[in-house]
Amino acid sequence: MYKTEEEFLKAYNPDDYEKLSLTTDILICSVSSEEEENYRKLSKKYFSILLVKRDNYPFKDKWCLPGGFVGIDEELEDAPKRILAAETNLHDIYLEQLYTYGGVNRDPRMRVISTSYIALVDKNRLKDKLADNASWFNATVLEDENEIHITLDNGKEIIPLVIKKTLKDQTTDRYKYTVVKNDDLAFDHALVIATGISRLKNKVGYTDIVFNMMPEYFTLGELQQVYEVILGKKLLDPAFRRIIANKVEKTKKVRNTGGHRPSYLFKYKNK
Amino acid sequence: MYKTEEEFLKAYNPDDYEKLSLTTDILICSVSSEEEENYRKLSKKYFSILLVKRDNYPFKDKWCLPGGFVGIDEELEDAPKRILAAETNLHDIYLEQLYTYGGVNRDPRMRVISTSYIALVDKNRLKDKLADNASWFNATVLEDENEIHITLDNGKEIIPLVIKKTLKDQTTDRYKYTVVKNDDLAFDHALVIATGISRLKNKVGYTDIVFNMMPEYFTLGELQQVYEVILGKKLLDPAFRRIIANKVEKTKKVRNTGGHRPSYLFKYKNK
DNA sequence: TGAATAGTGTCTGTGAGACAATATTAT
DNA sequence: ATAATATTGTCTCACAGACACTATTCA
Repeated sequence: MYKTEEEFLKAYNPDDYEKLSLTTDILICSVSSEEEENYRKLSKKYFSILLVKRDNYPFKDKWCLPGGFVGIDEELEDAPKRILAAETNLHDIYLEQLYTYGGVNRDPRMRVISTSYIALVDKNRLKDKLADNASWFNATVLEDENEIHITLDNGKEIIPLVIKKTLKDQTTDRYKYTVVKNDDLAFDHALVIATGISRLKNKVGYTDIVFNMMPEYFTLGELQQVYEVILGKKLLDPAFRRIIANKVEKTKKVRNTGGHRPSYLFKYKNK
Repeated sequence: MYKTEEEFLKAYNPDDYEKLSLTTDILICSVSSEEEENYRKLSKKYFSILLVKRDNYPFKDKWCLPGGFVGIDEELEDAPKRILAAETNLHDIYLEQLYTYGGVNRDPRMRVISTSYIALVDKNRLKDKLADNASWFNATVLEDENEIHITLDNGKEIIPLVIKKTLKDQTTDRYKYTVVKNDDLAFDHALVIATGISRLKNKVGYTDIVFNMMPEYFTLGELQQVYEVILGKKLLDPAFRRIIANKVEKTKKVRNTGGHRPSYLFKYKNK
């Protein structure tokens, strides 16, 4: 143990440390609808994330999360905001820091630290066409004690991911994630996706975070569908309505989408 | 919006970005006991954190969190582990990434990004004397709608901190913290402390995280005291015992510390 | 004996899970 | 009429808050 700070500082002199590069990766999440041929049924919903195809080495032709370098004079949070704006043309998007990854060999070119963020978007707001190399992938998540299976599907390509969970810490049920199968994603982005989805799943239970993915007006059925695709399970109607009762405000508008009882539209209620 | 990745990459060429320095700061938390002169009473407990006095510029003679630079060939998580080991001589300490701070002017010398960690220690395990420049400060936290008041006290110095909370995001009750009063702490460490304490307070409710600060054997009264100093409020005995009932295991050992009924010792129960 | 902590019993209210029942629409 | 969704009612069970009560020790 170092008895003085002088000793300590001497041992870990800043000059001993080369500088490194900092990037940011953003897990942009939304909910997609699929057209339904049965006029009675509601359109099916999917949890979806935005990926970009790399056209440069390293990981050429692999998919990755939108991201980029953080400028030397740029606030850390401004980098994901800038990239989000470039990718979606939107500025007021929910953004939350996820985790900072600092593995020595994350990037084959050089030492790169990456601070990842999660962003939630209402897809209806995205009027502009996506860039040619960008694509929304529907994500299906199956999780058990030991593994997380994520299937990403954009209609043309299917990307299967398997992440192994090993108990890292007894007291908080924290897991260490290890990517077991990943042939199509660049860097450690499979890890970021697993971490982000698991954080989102968790936060859905005790916050109003989903409303960041909702349009201004929505039916309770639609809202419930969004909860369901994120949580990956069906919810009981009465219980769901009790939980969200004081988070939403009923309007006089009505949505009538087919051969069933019409539904009132609701708004998120600001306290 | 960039229509091609080529365009995108061109605009954000890595070569445009200077490299920067990465440091790590660790909020080391524990619980301190104060001797009690009344032979009947239990020793009073305090939530406490470890600070180090800087003897170099910048912020010479200010207190700060233990920390240091991350080596170019060092795994990100290894840096806080290394510093913890240097500071405490212990290796198996609970460590969790808190948040990455990247303000442009965090450090007056140069651009430094800092990834902060929180560590929980059982103080009884610290047999070695602390370094001369290090000191445990008892922390008292008062929080209301708008502000967090933290008072740090090591018996010689009292450090008052005031952090303003402004609602950053309606949907998740996320706050932006702004340091309003801080005369004695270096860098943005007041922020790290506020963030860490608030994270800990939160996690205590839904994890077994406190057991990382407990010795192997403890009485339920002691355990309850630790919960109470972290949460900053008294708990009701029967309710507390119900909550922790299946987390602990009763042993045959007994602690007899004074003019009152002796108490059984318990252990943390691994599932 | 009294002050202090250890430990248990139990009532009450809240809230989630589960299931049942009613309402309304387009074809 | 029927299939589908919308919406509400209500029973039960688990559990946290609150308070009361008993047990045990040392000076």
